[in-house]
Amino acid sequence: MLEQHGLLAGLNQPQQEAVTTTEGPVLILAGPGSGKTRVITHRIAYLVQHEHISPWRIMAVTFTNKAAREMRDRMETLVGINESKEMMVGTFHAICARVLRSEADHLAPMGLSRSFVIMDTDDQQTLIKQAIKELNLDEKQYRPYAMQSMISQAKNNMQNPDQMAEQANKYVEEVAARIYKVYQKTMRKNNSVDFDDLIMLTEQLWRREPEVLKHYQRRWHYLHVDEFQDCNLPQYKLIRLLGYGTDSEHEGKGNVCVVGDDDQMIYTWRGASAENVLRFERDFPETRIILLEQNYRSTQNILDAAQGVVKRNTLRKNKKLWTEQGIGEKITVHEAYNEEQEGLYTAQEISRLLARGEIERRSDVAVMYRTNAQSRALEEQFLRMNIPYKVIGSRKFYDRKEIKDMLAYMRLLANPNDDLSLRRVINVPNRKIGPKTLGELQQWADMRSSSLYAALNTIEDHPTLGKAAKSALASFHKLITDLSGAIDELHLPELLDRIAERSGYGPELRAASENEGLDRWGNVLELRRVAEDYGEIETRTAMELFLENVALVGGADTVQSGEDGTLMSEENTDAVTLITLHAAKGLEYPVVFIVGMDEGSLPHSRSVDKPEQVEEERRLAYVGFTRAMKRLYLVRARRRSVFGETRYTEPSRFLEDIDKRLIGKKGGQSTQNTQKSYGSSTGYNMGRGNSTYARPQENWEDDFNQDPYGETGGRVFGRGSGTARTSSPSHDYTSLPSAPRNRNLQPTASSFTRPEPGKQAPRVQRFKPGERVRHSSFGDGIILKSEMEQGTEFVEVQFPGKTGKKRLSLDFARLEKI
DNA sequence: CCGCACCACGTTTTT
DNA sequence: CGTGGTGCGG
Repeated sequence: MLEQHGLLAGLNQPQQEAVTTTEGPVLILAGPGSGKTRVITHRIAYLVQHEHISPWRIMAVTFTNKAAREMRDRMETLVGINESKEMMVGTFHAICARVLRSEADHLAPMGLSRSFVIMDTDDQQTLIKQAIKELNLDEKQYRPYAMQSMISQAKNNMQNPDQMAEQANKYVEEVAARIYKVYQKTMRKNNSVDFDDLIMLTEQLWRREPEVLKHYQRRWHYLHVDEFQDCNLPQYKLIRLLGYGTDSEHEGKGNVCVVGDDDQMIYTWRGASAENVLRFERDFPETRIILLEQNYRSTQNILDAAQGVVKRNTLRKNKKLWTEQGIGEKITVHEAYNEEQEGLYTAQEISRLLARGEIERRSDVAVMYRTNAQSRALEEQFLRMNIPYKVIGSRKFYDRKEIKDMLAYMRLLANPNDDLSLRRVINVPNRKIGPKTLGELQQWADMRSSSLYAALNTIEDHPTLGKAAKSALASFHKLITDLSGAIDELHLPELLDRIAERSGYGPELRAASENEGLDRWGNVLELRRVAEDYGEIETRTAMELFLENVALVGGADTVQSGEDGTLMSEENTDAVTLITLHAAKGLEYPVVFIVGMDEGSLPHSRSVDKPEQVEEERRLAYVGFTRAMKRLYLVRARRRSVFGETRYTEPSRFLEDIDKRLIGKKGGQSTQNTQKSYGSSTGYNMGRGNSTYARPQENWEDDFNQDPYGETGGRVFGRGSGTARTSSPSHDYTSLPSAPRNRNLQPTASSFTRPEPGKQAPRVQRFKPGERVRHSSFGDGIILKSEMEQGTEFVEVQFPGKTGKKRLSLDFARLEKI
């Protein structure tokens, strides 16, 4: 029997087994919310405390930086800070970067030096375009984006350019292979690698240099891989190499613990493959398989809804999630009138949940969507409703020109061979070095097969360049040389300052007349603030870490909040989370809204006609649903603008896969049981009840059935009694905004135009400028302005002291006339 | 050589 | 709608 241990307390049987099975290969199939992370962390703690394994022998690979950080945090509390510092915890990419940098000797044959740069997607794009030009190909015919993804695919199949060309089935693939070759060559010339290279090169290194591999095998005895279902082939091979066993006697018996869930495989487009699970079982025949099916996160209703969607997939191991947490609230399905209303509904509903005390903090709520672009409509409504929010995972900050420019300067300093960065900044700010001069310089460099920076050294000898051009180039050269010298004198933040000042970029930004320049300078300062985290370390190292962090972490951990897009630390503010479904994996929230439950959004339009991809979209929905602990809202918009054009949408097919009994009815008999907290007094949510289940939509909430003015002016339009309404398509909509009278009719364009203010339903504007009001927390104030927007009154109030001016929505603010 | 204005075009997910 | 590329004028 297992020896009892404090770390096992509170773990169920399979979890305990997973924790204590430390020797040999283990495959843990873990459903969402099954305590997977807990199992991994406890397992590691068990290894350290119970088995007395040195922490530095332990490696844990996660899929995102965020997950890595969380695991490290948990380890710190479980086994202590010092111990956890010794463990290798990180993403594949981060770990590989680390390995490669410490194997400088072996990098040289690959054409790289220790200080190689990791290119972001934009840089890759630029290089691909360059390659296309170099090969005299047509960008229209061979789209850089497509080429890049084909190249990445080849890399995921572990093909070099020649192998790719050999195995090409189509002509485009042949062309892509040619681009691949040039791309790779340029990249090496720049002493840089892309994301795929990090993995591929490490795999190659280990495969080709047994001694190097042995070194790492001897170091890491206990491997853990989280989100194993998302591994691609090179990543799998990496794990296999490392964990297979150090001698023939132990082959296939390494201590490799992989944890995954095939239902959450959402990265097949990045080369993830379910085959890895099969490969694992084949390569490690003695694998112990452990199933974690008990869910500790969600209610049964949520689990059932999620499983309903994913059940229709063909290739999956049948798991049955269960929970002891009870049925819980029903799923709320809401059909909004358009995108704006979708956002507005979400924002209002969140306010209501808060107002009714169903949730304590805004951070209890996440709003999820399929594509990043969908966050915008939400942001607009959140801003209007004064609901603080944070957008996770948008790279916007690092995509800004001034940030990229500053980073390019740093990359150039870290790595003078980085022609790409040099090209980026050589004329920023304007130094009168245009394409023509740059072309000459490039030729000059090509002739001596040196980097652009090195070519600057001898630019005086250039035969044709004019005097002015030469002096411009020479002074740029001096700038970079001087800045390089400064690395030894200054810490990273100060180095950034110096770059900004000496390059003239800072002064230029500050001098810009419009606010825009100041904003951009503000962004540079923001970047400096991030750099301050590296202020204590030796500058060269700091620079490398900083750049690596920016490249690998990028926006993933950075959070953009509000419209200004400034970075903020994630923890501090109480804000609603806006996040893509992909990025939400591994997270959980008491309340989850999934917006865009339409055909074309989820499943995405690019997937709808490809069965395999629809399966992936199902898994994506599954991931989203199972993030919810207590309440799940599925929201859709009947019409949506695509490229500015308005399109009508069909409800997502996934909605039909949810058992109707799981969906909360609005109105109807069961109102008081299931929707108690959304009481009927406001008339909100009091849509048409439902007596037939012929169409799943019938019992959805619907904008057309709501009274958006419920509380405004204390008026309730004719339906607030709480009396159940039975389904009747010919509802009286006369008091609602100009919505179509009958939603079963194909609406004409005109019936869908934005309601004009004058035509809107009557409502009462309660406040006029100059009136005095009292607010429960802000105190007494004076109305500055009052306006109606979409049927809601918004007032601007001047409060005393530091509260100052506030814009409030009367839907939520309790204002009293005094 | 640079900056601006106009036009055409393409739209997933992330390390 | 937003970006990116092209072409023209200064």
